Amino acid sequence: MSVGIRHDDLRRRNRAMVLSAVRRAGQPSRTEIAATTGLSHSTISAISADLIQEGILMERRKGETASLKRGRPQIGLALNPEAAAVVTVVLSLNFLSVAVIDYAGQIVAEEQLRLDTLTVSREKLIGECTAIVRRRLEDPDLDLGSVARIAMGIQGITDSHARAMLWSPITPLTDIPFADILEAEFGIPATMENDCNMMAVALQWRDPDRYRDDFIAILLSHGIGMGLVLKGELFTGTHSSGGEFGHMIHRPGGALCRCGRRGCVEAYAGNYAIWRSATGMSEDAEPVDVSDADMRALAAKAREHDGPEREAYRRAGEALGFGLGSLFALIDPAPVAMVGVSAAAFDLIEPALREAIAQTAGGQHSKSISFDTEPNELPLIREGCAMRALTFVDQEIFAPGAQAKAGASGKNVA
Amino acid sequence: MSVGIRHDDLRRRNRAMVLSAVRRAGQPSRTEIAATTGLSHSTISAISADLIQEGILMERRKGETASLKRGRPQIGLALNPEAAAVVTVVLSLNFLSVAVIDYAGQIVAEEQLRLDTLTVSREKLIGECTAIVRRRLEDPDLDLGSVARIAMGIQGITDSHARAMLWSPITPLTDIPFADILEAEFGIPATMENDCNMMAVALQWRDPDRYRDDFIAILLSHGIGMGLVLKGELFTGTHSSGGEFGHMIHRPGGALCRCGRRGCVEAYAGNYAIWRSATGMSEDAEPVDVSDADMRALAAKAREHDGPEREAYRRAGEALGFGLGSLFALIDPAPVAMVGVSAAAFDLIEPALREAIAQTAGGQHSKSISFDTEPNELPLIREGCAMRALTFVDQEIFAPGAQAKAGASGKNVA
DNA sequence: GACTTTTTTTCGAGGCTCGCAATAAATAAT
DNA sequence: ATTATTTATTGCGAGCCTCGAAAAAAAGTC
Repeated sequence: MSVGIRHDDLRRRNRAMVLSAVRRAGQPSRTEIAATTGLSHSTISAISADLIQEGILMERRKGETASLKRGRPQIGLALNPEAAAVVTVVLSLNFLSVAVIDYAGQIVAEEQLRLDTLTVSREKLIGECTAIVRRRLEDPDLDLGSVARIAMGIQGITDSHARAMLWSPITPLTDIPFADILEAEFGIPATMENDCNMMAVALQWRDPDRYRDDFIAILLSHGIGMGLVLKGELFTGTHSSGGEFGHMIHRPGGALCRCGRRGCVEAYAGNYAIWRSATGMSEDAEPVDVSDADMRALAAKAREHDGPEREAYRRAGEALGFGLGSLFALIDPAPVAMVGVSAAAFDLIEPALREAIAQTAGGQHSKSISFDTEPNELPLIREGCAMRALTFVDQEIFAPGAQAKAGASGKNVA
Repeated sequence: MSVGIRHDDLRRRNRAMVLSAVRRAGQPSRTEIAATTGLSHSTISAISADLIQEGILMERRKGETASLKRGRPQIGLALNPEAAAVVTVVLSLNFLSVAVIDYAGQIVAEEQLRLDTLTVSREKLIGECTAIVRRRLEDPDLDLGSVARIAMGIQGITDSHARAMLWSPITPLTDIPFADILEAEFGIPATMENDCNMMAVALQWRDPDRYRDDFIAILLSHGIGMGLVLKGELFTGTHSSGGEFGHMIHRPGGALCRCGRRGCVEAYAGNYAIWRSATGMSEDAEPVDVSDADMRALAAKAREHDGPEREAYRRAGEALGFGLGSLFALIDPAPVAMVGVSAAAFDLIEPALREAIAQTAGGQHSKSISFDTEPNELPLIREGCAMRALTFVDQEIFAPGAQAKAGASGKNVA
């Protein structure tokens, strides 16, 4: 069950702490690292000497900060971009996007292509994914460090081990073990991540002040998804990627949801649901795809004058509000980021949402709940995949010292 | 933020592992402990020698198992009951119960009294609680080891630091910092725990096969409460005790709940809600207290013939089912234990519950979701408090070696 | 009674972190 | 220009801790 701590774990963990501190802080000095980790200066000195000698970290004199303090100037430590690289693959509706990212987090190459995901065959989908990655990896213009990990993000349900896509709204195909496929193809460790979880990871890196320990990222798009961070950790279900906020029940037996059931939050707040309601279609009408442009036009019309369009957004807000209220009954209120095309229409959604939330158990502090919006989900998803892959690398490089890469043959510190 | 691992932490943690292994396994040999913790035999030997010498563990020849295996017989290690003691205080509707428990988990003394919690004054409530604890602690018949911790459990909302009762259905009083009060009164560290959380903790110890990593304990009584264990850890909200399952929204704007809002699960499934519905009262009728005997009579009538009583239980099942369905959308299905007086009527509730759950996202595996029932919540709550207090002691005794107790003056191992 | 088997203890080796002292590298003062 | 001051980093020895191998202990088996 629980495993004891061995002696060698100690150094491994502390190396991980140092790497994490550097990745988080950007260019901290040894002294700063000692302060944030609580380890002694000697220890930090020893560990960073190892890491530099192995080519994972590098010293960088802080050129800019010339003369602020009196004593010996601090030497900034930075991640060596060439220590490794990772690949991100983001598959979304009709769109496939790949990026190569160096160890310091900078994009060094990318490629995108359109692809009819709703009708594509299984073979073709897998083929396109591996081909695009192969093209980026074999680009002769690019002098890559060893690529250490691939992180793939997709809208839909993934299994809890981050190995396979179980179900996705962007394709009728199910149960594709992308992680295994990519690993077999390239011999590089890979994971299959849920898009909303990656959005949450990205927010944590982008704005650690606001998104630190507990927060929620909600995707308002064709479907409704959620990424949840609790106590600083990404929360996933016990079997699947979890957090199927969009399929919490808003009205038992209510409107038809894309998932085939009735009354889900998504059946009132997804793009298709807003469209269905705004155009006077029945709640039982089959969900249809609505383009982002159409949604923006709809929002514009709703802002223009009161009518069925505005009412549709109001109902979406109500569903989201009751869903959030039920969620807050379980986990207490937390900051929320609204992401995706309908986040741009959040002004139309917010009043009804707040009104609904105030009627729930979580609504006691409804005034203090704050919402942020970000209309474009793709960059967030890619960023999350990148950070996820990189932190995995951080925790593999230090493991048994070897196998990471870097020309370090002798382990003795000079 | 994140803190590095110091060298001295190592021994502390491994001591904790050994204690935890012994508490869990009952009477394991050193060899078994080495196997479960993954530490070497030498290490276990050294640590257990320390613990025995400090009076925390004791050797116990396994008298019963005379001749099974060939080699040197194993020596069982057991917790020394006299190493410490803890006190549990359980406050429930009109009832206050205290127990003293030795370090090995056996009850050595207890006292219970009736008390009109709905009308009692703040001073009197606090006074009764401290007085009953004092009587047990000062009992001259009892030769206690040093009492190392007090754990108090109460139905209602507690703060996330386990210090105070924020709100409870059993009294109109709010915000009583019981943990601080008990600490000030007795100079013994104390915590204030939520009853459903303690039920979950107790289940984890009672039946670790069924209730291990992920499960749910639901209290079906006057109110509806929940204790949630995820990934082996008790899940609490970020600010309060969390898991207010009873106040997830079942029907927006629906029946009046005891909390003053409308449409909560509890407003359909709490004792008062079942009663209200069975007796043909309006959904807007003020919640009233219903005795356990009345509820049992109601269940009997519902079993006898179809009618409003049976329909009331059906509606309760529906509310619970949709609530669980929404919950399962977030965390994936898990085993459920139904506790409390209405758990005895679970036969009346289950069909509608399963039907509702099957209509939700979590219902994909509704067949495999299994329910257990336990009509009596009090023993569970006390057991949970006891185990919580004892595991806290486990993690305080090893800390800086000293201050725990035990006559160990010299630290050198002979 | 000698041999096997299994458990537990002993002992030396190797690692890790820490505190303290020493060294390095800048600015401020004279 | 030189010395003093301040702050950052490194070196070194001490003290723990865990591990592996071997020894000791305590049974059963032949």
